[in-house]
Amino acid sequence: MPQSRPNLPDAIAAVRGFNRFYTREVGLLRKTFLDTPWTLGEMRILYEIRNIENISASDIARELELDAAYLSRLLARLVAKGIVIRTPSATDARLHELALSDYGQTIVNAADDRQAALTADMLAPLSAAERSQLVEAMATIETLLSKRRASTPTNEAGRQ
Amino acid sequence: MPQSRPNLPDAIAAVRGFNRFYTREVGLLRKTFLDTPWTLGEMRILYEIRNIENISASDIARELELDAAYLSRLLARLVAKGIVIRTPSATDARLHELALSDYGQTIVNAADDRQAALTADMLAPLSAAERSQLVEAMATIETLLSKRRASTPTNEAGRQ
DNA sequence: GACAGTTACTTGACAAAGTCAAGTAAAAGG
DNA sequence: CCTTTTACTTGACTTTGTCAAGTAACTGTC
Repeated sequence: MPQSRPNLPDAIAAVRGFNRFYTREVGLLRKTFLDTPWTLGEMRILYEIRNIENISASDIARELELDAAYLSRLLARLVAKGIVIRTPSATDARLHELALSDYGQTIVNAADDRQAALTADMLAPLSAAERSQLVEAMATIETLLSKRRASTPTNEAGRQ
Repeated sequence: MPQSRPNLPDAIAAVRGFNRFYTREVGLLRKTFLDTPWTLGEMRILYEIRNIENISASDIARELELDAAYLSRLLARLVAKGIVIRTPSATDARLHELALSDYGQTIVNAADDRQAALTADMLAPLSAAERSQLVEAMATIETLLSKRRASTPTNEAGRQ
């Protein structure tokens, strides 16, 4: 059982330890993509397109912090493969609205299913009570760390 | 407050949501390296060398799942820059023992300090009680998810 | 309604990161 | 011994990501 009131240095060490732990966890999930012909980069774009209707390339670039040039080529490839459909915007001739083709939908759905299955594997050995504990702990972390965002606009200036 | 007994699908969704959330969090920490001349890959190697005395290149390759060719070149660069010291093993002429030079130590220490500072920033807006809650939640997650490893040897076969 | 500035994208030229195959030299296991 | 494995290196390559420059369209603003 954890001690009750860690001092700051101990808390920092604990958080960093957790970061390492969880990075490995998530790393395992990322390997989902390893047995498909699609890269993580492509999938992130596909998810973005699925989630936001008529998203534009520049929206994606902003959201995923991708270079516009790189993204342009990635999208061209996805369009060429028939995964993404690009239609000129009716209201702004500079931009194109992006959407998933049916094929694209099935790809994203399949990836989704694989991720969900892996996550289910991860939860399988836990009892219902433990599962609930896990979910609650995650919610706690999310709440506490989101608090920061709200209160301090820290370190957004980290790049020059 | 979270509901008390999420069913499996809800738990899966919650875990995946947390994964997304935490990936972004850790992503911010990774930007630590953005204002230094060292890449994440190099730093991971440096940490590995610091943590395990007289580690060999093949140990690192195994541990970090790096290609031997790639690692060989990375190490050559780190040696050339005077960050890593490579000495032929006394007991096995095939391998070289790796260690950090003083310069290498200062680099890793500086990276460490920056990471700790960023983590401190992240904890700053929390009260002592909240910090303790956070650390406890992290410990809970680690315990529950480690349970899996112990009990099921799942999905290690994911690559062909 | 012209024209300065910005935005959306594309293209070319590169650099960095990572992979694959083949080779050398040493060690390990018969 | 001598076959196999291990540790590493080198060369050739692909993938991934970046930078700079350019075109076309939109957005002020005077």
